[in-house]
Amino acid sequence: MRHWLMKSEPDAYSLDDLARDGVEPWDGIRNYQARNLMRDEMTVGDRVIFYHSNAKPPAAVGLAEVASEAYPDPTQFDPDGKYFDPKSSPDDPRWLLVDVRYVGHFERPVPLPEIKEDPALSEMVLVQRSRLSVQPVTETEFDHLVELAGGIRSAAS
DNA sequence: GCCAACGTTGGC
DNA sequence: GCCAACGTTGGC
Repeated sequence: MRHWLMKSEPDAYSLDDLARDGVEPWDGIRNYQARNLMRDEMTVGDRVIFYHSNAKPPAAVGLAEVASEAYPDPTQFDPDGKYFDPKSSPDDPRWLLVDVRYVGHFERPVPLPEIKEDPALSEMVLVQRSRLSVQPVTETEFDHLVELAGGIRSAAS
């Protein structure tokens, strides 16, 4: 069982949206490192910290979990969609995704500045290398962050 | 809106 | 295979 952090811009898809939808295919990932993590490292049931990027402030806002094995991202085959990849084909798909299921909102979102100043979280990929949108989190970091957040409440706001 | 970091593309 | 140009991410 591993732990992850996945980013989303709340204007595009927020934790509230996931709470409403329940389960959502995490489409549109076009970074090989992120893809490889989803394809090779994720297991159904892995816990995921849901992070709002490009928010004011950016913050870890809740929890989700991996809800499927990796499978081809259908948006890469849609010529009219913004995630279309002309170099990919259904025979040899380039981009994979996993489904993500809502778990809960944090009692208190943890803003990025607070994450950055916490010595226990200084090694997080989020702090060290902020651009990766799907990233591994150690169990220690995960537990610490959930504790900072005061745990989760199950209902969406 | 700016721009640093950094990943990808493509000419050679 | 190198590397310059370019595009994207995402904090500020």
